[in-house]
Amino acid sequence: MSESADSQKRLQRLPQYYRILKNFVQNGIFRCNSAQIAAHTAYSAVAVRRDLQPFAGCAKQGYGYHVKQLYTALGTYLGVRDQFRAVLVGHTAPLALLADHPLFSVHGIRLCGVCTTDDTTLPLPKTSADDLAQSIVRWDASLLILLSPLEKEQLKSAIDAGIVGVYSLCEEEEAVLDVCRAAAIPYRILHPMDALMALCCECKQAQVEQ
Amino acid sequence: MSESADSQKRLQRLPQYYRILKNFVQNGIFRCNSAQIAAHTAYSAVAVRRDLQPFAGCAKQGYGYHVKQLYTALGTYLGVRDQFRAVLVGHTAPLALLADHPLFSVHGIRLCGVCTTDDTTLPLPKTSADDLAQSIVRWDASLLILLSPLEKEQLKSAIDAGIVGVYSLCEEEEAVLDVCRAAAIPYRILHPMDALMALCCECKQAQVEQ
DNA sequence: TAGATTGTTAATCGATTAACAATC
DNA sequence: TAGATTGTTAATCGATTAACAATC
Repeated sequence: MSESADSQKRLQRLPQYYRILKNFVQNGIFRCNSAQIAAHTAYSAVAVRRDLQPFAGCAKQGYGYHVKQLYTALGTYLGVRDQFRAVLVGHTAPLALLADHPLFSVHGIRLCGVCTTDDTTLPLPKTSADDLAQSIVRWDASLLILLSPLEKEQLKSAIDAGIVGVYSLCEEEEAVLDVCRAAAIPYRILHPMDALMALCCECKQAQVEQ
Repeated sequence: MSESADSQKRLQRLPQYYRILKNFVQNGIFRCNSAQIAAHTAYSAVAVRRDLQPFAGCAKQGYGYHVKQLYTALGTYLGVRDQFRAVLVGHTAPLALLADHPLFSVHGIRLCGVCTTDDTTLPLPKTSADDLAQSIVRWDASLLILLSPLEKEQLKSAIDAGIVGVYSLCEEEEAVLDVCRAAAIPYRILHPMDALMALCCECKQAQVEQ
């Protein structure tokens, strides 16, 4: 279980294994092999074994993985018991949806406030973009979850105020890229709708080929 | 602008260029170079040039790209004028949110129905999982957007009924993987929350290192 | 002609796969 | 001992980068 230099791609696969193992635990399965895990993913059994190498303590040759041990070890490694405190930035409707996501009750993130101009009925303290940095200090927040973009300066102040990681679902990514890189803090920028457009393009090509 | 075998990674970057060019068009910028595009992304100018190679007709050496031409060509290639008809599957609240996303009014996807057990006020025809296949035929739908999982059999019937591409935000991915691979239709499975967990893990590691 | 920029080729890098060794 | 399975190394593959050629 000793730490190894996780490449970002590998790290991205670990939460998926974690979810699969959680299902195994819930279904009373206490033992599994790499092929059984791989069956729930787009990866091969060899890839799973290599990814889980840092958790070799939970595996035995000729036997497979000890589900519960591995689940616990993965959870610890991923920090699901660390309760990172996060501020949501954006409009109320998407925020409410995200706030209801099981992740926030189960997987180690605690929402501590929202930053929005809307009226909100969310049971969370509220702030504005101008007061964001102060609120981050007051709430002791360490994560920023962006559904609406922030200006570079606002982002810089947020990081100065204690933000250590940024997660963004905004289309505009330049500010996050520039500021987070300069500050050398981890970030993730997702474009779910771009993936949908790429899918359409592939569907179109598939139709033409026929 | 001749078609080239787009790798999936490359294809995934095109919608992003498309959005950036849309901004250029809206801001009255009619000319740009690869470095200016790259500045809004996590990629290099060389990567941008190579990705845009199939659209060489919109570029001139020593000059750069003709923004409007490139925007139009990319849009055509991506199929934004093809108006794919899509069915949303899942619970009302997330569906309503997704249905409001600008993508569905602007970027070439037309929602034609929802599949949910909830009461819904969405101004769209409604069906149940059992009647999904029939509804797909009736609505002439070609895309499935999953916010809740379907059973393998339901998915198979949906594809038989005319679905040519599947987009999933569900945690369970085995059914989509198995059925879409077997049917050889394009699909995308996204796990936005896994990315958030991976981010937390990275933040944790960064803190330990200090 | 000089400067700017795309286009292209070769080199590098990293990730995945395949084969098999080690071990329970 | 035999079978199952992880662990590991070498080979392959693909994507990215760097250098520079071509051209406007």
